Amino acid sequence: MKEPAYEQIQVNKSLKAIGDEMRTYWNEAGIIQKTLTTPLGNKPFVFLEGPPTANGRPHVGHAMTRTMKDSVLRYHYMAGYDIRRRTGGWDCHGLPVEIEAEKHFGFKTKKEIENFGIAKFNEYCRESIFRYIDEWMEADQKIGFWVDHDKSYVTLRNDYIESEWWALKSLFEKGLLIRDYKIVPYCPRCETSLSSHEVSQGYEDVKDPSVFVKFRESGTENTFFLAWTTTPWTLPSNQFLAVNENLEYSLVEYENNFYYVASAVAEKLFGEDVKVVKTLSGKDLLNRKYEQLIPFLTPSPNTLFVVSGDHVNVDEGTGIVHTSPAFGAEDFDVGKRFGIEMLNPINASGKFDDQRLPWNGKFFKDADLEITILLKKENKIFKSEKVSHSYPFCYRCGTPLIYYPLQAWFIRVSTIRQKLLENNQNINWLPEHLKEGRFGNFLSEAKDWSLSRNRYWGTTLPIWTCGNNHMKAIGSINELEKLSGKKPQDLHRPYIDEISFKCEECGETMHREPYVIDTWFDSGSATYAALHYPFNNTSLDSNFPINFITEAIDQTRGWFYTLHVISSLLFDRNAYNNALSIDFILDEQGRKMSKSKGNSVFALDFLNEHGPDPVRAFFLTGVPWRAKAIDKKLINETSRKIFGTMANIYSFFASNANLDGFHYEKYTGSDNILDRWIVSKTNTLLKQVTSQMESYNMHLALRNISDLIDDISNFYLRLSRRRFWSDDFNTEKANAYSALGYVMERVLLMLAPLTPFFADYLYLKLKPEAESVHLQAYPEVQENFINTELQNEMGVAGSIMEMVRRLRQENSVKGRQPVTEVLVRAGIKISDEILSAIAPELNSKNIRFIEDYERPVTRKLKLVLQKAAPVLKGKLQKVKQLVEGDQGALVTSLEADGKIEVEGEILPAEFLEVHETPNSGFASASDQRLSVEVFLNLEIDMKLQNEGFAREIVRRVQVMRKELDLQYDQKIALSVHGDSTIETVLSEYGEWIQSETLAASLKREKLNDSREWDIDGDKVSISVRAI
RNA sequence: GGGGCCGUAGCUUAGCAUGGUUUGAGCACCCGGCUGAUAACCGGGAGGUCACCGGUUCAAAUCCGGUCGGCCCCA
Repeated sequence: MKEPAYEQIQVNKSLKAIGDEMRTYWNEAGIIQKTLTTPLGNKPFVFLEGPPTANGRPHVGHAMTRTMKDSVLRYHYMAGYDIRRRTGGWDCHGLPVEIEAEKHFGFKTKKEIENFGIAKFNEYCRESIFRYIDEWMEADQKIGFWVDHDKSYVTLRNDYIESEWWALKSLFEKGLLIRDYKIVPYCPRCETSLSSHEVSQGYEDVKDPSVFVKFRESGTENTFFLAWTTTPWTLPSNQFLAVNENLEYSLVEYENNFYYVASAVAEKLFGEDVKVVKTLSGKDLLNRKYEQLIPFLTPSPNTLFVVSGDHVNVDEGTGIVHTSPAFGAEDFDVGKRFGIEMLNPINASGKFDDQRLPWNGKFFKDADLEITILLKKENKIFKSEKVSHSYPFCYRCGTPLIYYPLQAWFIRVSTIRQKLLENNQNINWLPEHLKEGRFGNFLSEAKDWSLSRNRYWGTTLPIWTCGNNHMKAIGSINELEKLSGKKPQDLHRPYIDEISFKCEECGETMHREPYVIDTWFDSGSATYAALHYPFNNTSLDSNFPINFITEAIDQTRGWFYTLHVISSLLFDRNAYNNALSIDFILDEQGRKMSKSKGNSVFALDFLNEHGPDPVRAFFLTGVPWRAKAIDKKLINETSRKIFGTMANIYSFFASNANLDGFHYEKYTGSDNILDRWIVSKTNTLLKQVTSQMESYNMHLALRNISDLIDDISNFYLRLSRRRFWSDDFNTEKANAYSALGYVMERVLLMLAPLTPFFADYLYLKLKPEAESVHLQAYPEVQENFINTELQNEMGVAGSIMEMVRRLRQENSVKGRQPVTEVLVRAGIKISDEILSAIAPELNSKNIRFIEDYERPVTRKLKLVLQKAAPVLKGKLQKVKQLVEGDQGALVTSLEADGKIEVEGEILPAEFLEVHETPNSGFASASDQRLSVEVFLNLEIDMKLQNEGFAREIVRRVQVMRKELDLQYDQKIALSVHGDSTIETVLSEYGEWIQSETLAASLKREKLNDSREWDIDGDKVSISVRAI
């Protein structure tokens, strides 16, 4: 007995258990460290991790982006790339963190934070951001995300912040970082402004009042400008009405009043029989005065008249826009134009703060109703209703935002739009449409970046100012130390706020502008700040630009955007060359996951339920940039198809190879057509898969591999099985093993980047001497093994097999019943080798290729009555008889001449149809795609019948062997008993039955352990005993 | 209001860029078969107005225009 070389596996071992086993092995054997430190080649490949904040739990979407990142990294490692920046990264600052801290302490206002102490507050923030770091690490371990977490970049480190200071200083000096007084989106609860990309995270559909308000024209009794607004709370601060000079306006008479509105909306507002008194242009309305709508606030000089505004249109409202300069960007511009003093009764907390107002102290939005009621009472409302529209809310705390005038720091991104677009041209986007679509559009409208935040926990804005408004940007710790004489230990607030120095221009003391900056500037700076550039004294070249990044689709406005903007600003080029955007994972009902719905699935739960590889395979199924609902059936099906089949292929290989003492080394070639075919097919596919991996189309690669596995199992192995069963170990058999080993090895290498746990698990069984599949080079395509012609022929052979099976079924001829002959008519000739390979499946004594004329069909003509009848009229019946009774001569002459002559009538081809029927005794089927036609001879004589019967007996014996759980090579004593038919079969095929069933003896008697079988009505007793 | 993506069988989908036989799979269902790796497999059946309308063309799931529906983004 030979030592079994190959470990027998438990075919249905759970993939979760395999995951656990491999994870432990990798950690113990230091495999991960090896891939991180020892590249297989030196082609550079630069990666960059999009940094999450670890103050929340990783969910299933994070698992997906990590799967994509990891597959790309593993592939590039195997393909001989030296991967740079294969590290994690953590985003640490920002509003989200502060809000968690506020909740923890129960703070509601900034004052409470300041009383508590910024130092202590920030200390808590620093701790809280890594609250779930353990869970992140565990999830990364479990999904198999191999990056160097020890070298992760962390945005709160002084190094990181110092690099940002360097960047901000250079922007300041280029005039791209400026202080301005502007209307900004502002969260009154967080008391800070937000950037446009933060705002865009928080739009929600809400119902708001929609009121049409009557502004009385000065000096008239009942003439009004009709304006529309969804923010009644801004009406007390109304200072202008805006019209578009280029629009036409109408004066409408309605219920004894007169109203000015844009002509385009008159019908909509006043009905079809609207009474237009006169029309005039917007220009004519300019400078007309009107009375203050709500009296409490004292009007500023030079206000309350009609002004011009290009932003005015008739899409919504009346064409006359209520303007309060304190609460809208365009309104603000109008105010600026006339240099007026703004009416702003709302304080920094978003509350009315003016004793004269009856609703003083109310939150701005809460005053809507009261103001509407007041206006109604005073008959100043033409119409009021509710309208559903989208309104921005603070993306972290959910408070409605207010557009509010504030001094803030801006990066003038709008000035470099052209550059942003140019640099975008160098990026390969997946999916492609993002380039000119969502991302490109966003770039072409890029807004100035509102960078400063009136908050505490963040990268500090490194700009100092003095009482004379001189400004100084600091670009490094050294520079600050030189100026102030103090070396800062921590670049965060409040420590940095304490450092001051003398103004170089006027000698006054300079203090830092009290802001921190948008946390998106942090993550967007990862390209250089993660390396502590430029202080690290090396050039960026070998680490920049990034070859590949991937994140979820929301990051087109987030990280993808800030990386791109900052890189364009600082380095004048794109930050990354390939960007893969992933759509969200939906819950099982296809709904978006959200905290509020409570339907989020956490990464660890998902991984623990299914195991890592099924989860990864699921993420890699279908295009990643289309939303995908969690589908447990699909997960099971996919993993059964890929891993179940692969495990079985191995198991088959192992059990047979162990019997023969075969050990796979390599494949050098084989005479066998099936071997050559599967090896060719594998290489063809490898070529495709390689290019799909290179182009980040991992989902296509996995589908292809999955198809190949199916071919190996259901075509190659099915047809090759017998070769593995021969008694002696010969070259033929060795070739079969080598081919199968080769194919398995390559499949596992291809699977390795995608489903790393299972791939390595099986790879190490196949190659016990190896350390890990993940330390192997990605296989090279062996062109010399590719034989396209052979692949095509095999395709035809497969089609023939299918058709024969179908014909057998349709004609109730069992697969086990041998038939006399199969005739094939095909466009391409199939080699005899292939024919003999598929012959056992066809189970036919004879397989023959035939020419067109040999086809066993009878062709008959039929008249197309619809066409022929009107022409033939009375002769119809006679002609019909002659045509349809014809034995073939007419068909021949039709094909020769394109017409026939019957009864003196010329019948053109269009009058006739050729019908073919297989000759009696034949059945036919055809595959039009490959243009193959098959004829099955259905005549079965006694001899064939007996042979079929013998096979039936063999089959029964095999079932019994299996039930006895015998070893493959276990010899048996066989006894078969039955009627005279059985007797005949046994005497004719007894020896063959013995060899098929490994029976040392065959007796013709019924024993006490015999089992009764019914074979198509014949009773047979069979006994099987191990010997 | 503007932009993007999507719509193919009950479900998941391939095909669409470059128009060309009868839109191809898988799951589930029914019938039959095969099986000395298989929880697997094979054949068949049923199930499609390729969302709808129109146009281009000899020919449209595919190209063009529009409509409807779903999702997302912007204002």
